[in-house]
Amino acid sequence: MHMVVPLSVEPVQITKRQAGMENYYKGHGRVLVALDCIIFGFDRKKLKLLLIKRNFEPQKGEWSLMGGFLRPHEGLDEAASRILNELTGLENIYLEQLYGFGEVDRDPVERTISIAFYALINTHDHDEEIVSDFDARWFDVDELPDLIFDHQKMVKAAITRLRYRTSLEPVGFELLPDKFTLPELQQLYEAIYDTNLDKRNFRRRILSMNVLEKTDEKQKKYSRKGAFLYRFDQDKYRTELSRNGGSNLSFKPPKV
Amino acid sequence: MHMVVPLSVEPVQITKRQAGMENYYKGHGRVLVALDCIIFGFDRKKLKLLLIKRNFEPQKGEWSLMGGFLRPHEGLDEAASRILNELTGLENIYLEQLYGFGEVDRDPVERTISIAFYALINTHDHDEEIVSDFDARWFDVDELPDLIFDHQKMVKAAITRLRYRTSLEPVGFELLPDKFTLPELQQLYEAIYDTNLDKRNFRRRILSMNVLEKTDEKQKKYSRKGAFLYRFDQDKYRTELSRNGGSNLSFKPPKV
DNA sequence: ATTAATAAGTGTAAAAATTACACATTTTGT
DNA sequence: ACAAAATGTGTAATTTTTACACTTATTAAT
Repeated sequence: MHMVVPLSVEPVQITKRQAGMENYYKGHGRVLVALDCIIFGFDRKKLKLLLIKRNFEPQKGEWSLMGGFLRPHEGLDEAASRILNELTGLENIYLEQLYGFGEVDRDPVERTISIAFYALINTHDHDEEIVSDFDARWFDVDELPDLIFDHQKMVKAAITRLRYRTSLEPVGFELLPDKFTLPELQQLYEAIYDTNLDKRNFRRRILSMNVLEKTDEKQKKYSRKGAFLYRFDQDKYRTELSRNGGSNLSFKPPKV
Repeated sequence: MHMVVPLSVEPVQITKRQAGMENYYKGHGRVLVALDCIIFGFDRKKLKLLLIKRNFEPQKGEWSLMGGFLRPHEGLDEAASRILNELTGLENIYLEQLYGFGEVDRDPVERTISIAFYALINTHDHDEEIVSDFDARWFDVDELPDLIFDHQKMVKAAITRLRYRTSLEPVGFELLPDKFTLPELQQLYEAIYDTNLDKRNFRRRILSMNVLEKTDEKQKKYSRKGAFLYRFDQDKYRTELSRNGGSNLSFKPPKV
């Protein structure tokens, strides 16, 4: 039914194979490898993306993800965090590899594949500095400008991944300041999943995970009554993880 | 607290930036891009991986994932399915990009990044043909030989991903023949999650997803009584997906 | 023809998780 | 003192998940 090893389709390979393949590495094209970062932030209301105005050709002046090229002596993660650092000045940022984009024509100048990463940054503690030196701007994820190349596709994939990830692991905190209130956390989840959550059910679920530590400080900036500040507690998290293999730690947003 | 755009760290970039970056693409290293396939199969009992004896230097003769290099006029997916086809002769195989591996020293010959893919193939309908021409062999996932480079890491990531994926989407069927029995399906899930499942609960859950069509044929090869054959029904799946956003379709393996 | 062996197939009750839902509290500005 | 605004709390109904044991169909052996 199916062909057994379609030799005829692969003349180049076969030659090498038959020749003993002593130098299989030679004769293969090298390509440019880019890294692009989808940088998420959160401003207490909306999920945001940090974009820059591209300052070189082609498509100079258009909005783009922060990107750069892989250097010979850098690992992929290393390169991505260098690039992120170039834009934001930040270090030790949550950064996860997203996907490799490699359509032949994705970059009009030259064959380039791009490994996309996404980053979660806490804009509260940094706010202005980040944007200072570059022509960069925060956009609401649902009001993005046109982006160059396949960056729109990257963003879409990143949002999907962020939903997955935050539904299975407590990484949302990376988008919040060290101390945050439960209403803030809820708004974050609402922004990520683009839905509304019931206050009481949300609190019960989050608190039952046993990974938050309540402080006795109150955040009074945004309400008269004030809301208690909580902190994500790595140790509690690790304890819970080992207690039950992580199954209690997933946050499934309720059905519509 | 944090540095604002650390210009000093980036002499090369800066020069280009200040020079206007007219030719930003020049002066960046091109690297070899490999593709490696983690090929999953299932033999009614155990989850399997298809490995080949590497037939070129370095580490010729050692076990390896099926891999190859990206060609200038191929997209990543295209290249991965070509490579998969070279080994198995199969087409239209479930193939998903897994992760980009890019440690500087992962390949001793030359800087190479590898985009790993994983494939799910139905070994029942093909069994012998697949292994015929290459020095390839099926291994139990829990009895793998040593692998070259970082292939062990790739396999580990692939298993994790397979668990994720099968817990959220009905892709397990790709590892089974077109028609399969519920005990077979259960054994597959048990193999993937390395756990034991209760027969009654398993059947209830799977059937309640409403994506299986029962045929009136019985599979009698493996039991005296015989078990009814089922088929995965794409249309039913799509119907269910739109009915409830997929939330009923996830298969969460029970806690130990 | 009876019997033993083997895997397929089925139901129910208890426990846990999820959902829906409404009012009281604290504080500030007027 | 009172209006406004956001925080914070409890309970009952429903759904989902879990635990658990016997019957059925068939074949091979006697």
